Amino acid sequence: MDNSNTKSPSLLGAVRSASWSIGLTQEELARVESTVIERRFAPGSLVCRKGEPVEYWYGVIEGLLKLSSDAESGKTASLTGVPPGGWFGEGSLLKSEIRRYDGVALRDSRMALMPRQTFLWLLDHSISFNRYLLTQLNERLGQFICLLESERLLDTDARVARCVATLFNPVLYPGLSRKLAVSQEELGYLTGISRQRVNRSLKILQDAGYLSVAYGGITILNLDGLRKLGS
DNA sequence: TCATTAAATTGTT
DNA sequence: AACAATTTAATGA
Repeated sequence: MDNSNTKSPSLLGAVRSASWSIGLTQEELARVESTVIERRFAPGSLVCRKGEPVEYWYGVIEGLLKLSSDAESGKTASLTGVPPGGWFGEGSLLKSEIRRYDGVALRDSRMALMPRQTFLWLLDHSISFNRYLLTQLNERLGQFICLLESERLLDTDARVARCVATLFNPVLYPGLSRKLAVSQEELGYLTGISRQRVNRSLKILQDAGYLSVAYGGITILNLDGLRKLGS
């Protein structure tokens, strides 16, 4: 039905199809391809840890991540989910500071890791890469502003809507079809809402025509509508 | 290809 | 959190 027929993308395939690599020269692309590595992560394991030095720029080849920040009080704030095709960590790399959030694999995930050195080299050599980063940073900023609002002001259904809408962000996660294989339990982890409540919200959103729920995944029918629920 | 079984996910309380 | 119902995936004839 969904992308189960899709063969597992290779590391280099993921790099070449990434939107930031399209404008690179052969030389630049070659440098990226010779330094990027792949790593697997089991469900629940930490891809990157808050407080540690930032050594890589991360891309999701396959799987699903949650970026979250655990306060010392024990409260955990989920920042965003990252589906396949998403790259993150550029903010911390640019500022050369320690990482400010955890990256947790919600299921078996394959990650592409671009060394910091390569990332900075691209920054110095490729105009199109810089342009990509601008749009990426801008888009993410908009997401976080919406996130702040939704955490405080919106009801649970709208928070679920926002979470789903961010997963389908065409700028940050291009090439994603309107279908995404994400279980209701995983959405619960992403939103910090119980699976039961997510189930209820999804049904409401489905009845309202924004999306359709199916076994093991959802299909977006009205992305703009979902966004507006959160604004 | 089809039937059976196990595992994952959903729907409900 | 627990439970039943449903869907998928795996297995073997």
